[in-house]
Amino acid sequence: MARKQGSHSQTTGPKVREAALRLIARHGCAAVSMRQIAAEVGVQAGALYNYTPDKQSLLFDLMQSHMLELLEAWNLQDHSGDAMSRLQRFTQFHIQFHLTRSDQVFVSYMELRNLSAENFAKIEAMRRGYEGALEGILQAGEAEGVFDIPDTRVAAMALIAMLTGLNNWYRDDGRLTIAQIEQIYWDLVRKSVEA
Amino acid sequence: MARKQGSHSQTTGPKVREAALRLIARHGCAAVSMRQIAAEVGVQAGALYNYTPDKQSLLFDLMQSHMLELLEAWNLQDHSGDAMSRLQRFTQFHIQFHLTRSDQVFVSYMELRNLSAENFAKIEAMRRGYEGALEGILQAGEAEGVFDIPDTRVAAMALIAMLTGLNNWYRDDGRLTIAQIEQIYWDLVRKSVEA
DNA sequence: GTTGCAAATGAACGTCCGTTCAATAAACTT
DNA sequence: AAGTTTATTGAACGGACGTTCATTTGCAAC
Repeated sequence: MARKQGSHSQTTGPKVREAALRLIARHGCAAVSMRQIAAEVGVQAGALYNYTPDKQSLLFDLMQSHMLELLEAWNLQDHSGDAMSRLQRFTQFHIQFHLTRSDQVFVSYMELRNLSAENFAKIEAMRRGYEGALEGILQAGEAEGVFDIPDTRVAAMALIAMLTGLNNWYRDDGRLTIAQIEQIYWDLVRKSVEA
Repeated sequence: MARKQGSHSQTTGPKVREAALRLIARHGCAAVSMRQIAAEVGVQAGALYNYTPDKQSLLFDLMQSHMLELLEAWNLQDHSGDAMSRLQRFTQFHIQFHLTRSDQVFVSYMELRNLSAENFAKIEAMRRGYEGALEGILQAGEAEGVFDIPDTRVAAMALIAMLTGLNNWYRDDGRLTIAQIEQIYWDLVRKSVEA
């Protein structure tokens, strides 16, 4: 009736975040109770408070982790070469990163309104950093003369929305492979900015 | 302590839906209580049940109304002419319709997961109808030879995501007018599908 | 001016919520 | 093997939830 066999914070901690992520992605933060998360992990609700000070912090940690992962993964990419090939790599990177993290993406977009003002500002700053990376590529292409874009900021927002929207309809058992979809999206992206 | 002066179902009913829409768009369905909605209307919680059988039905009604309005408004548009001008009108229509209904759009996209299976199916069917309208234009353009699109279904989903994404960043007091934004988006849309 | 209908009240129902905490058992250290 | 630390239980807290309903009041028609 107390500590269970094989229990360790290093295994329970990740399980808590995984369960919270899955449940919040499915039903929304407000619709998921701490008791439901605990049940998914296999503990009582009180045990969750060894891993998070409260529910809001748990949500913010999930979103912040996702954004940090995104920025770090992007920084590890190859940023050399001309604007056209950089744009192609961005497109491919964005699709692959987001399609393999559908729960994180869902939570990070849907639960923004449940964050406190300061936590919201932190997430938004990271998101603007990522958007800025794409805008930088678009500006470079303008300078090279290979792109013709009336407004690089708007174009960056539009392209990211287009790419991320893929998460809303892609299904593993669908008609097309990820590679095929990547090719189709790259065609759309390339043509939309090409001079 | 009972019926209030000037109370009529024809005024209270719409106020209930407006308050529910605004609050659900801001905080999410699960995060908004019937008591909060009632307070916004200026009645007690019990009075809401003169206007909806339960909370779930209220949410579904809001979403269904939005989709019906969308399909009806689209049907009233001019559908004549060549594919290129039809696509331009679709782009303009979509932006104007969605930008002027940000709360409805927000709720209709964010609260899908809170619908029962059958209600979800109804909304999805309407959404597919709208997506099909765009895909029809793209197919027509292919037939005319003015568009070059590897997959019209994917392109339709991608373009709608791009256009609807505008709702996530547009602000009335922003740098650009709606007309300017329409022009930028139309450039992106046109170029992305042009032969 | 009475009657009948419409609209809202406010209290109540049982249930679930996030969170706290003393007690307790497992794991680790020596 | 004893002692310390770590992880969990289970009960409890006050409060909020969606929903129901007998009651009361305002309105409209005769």
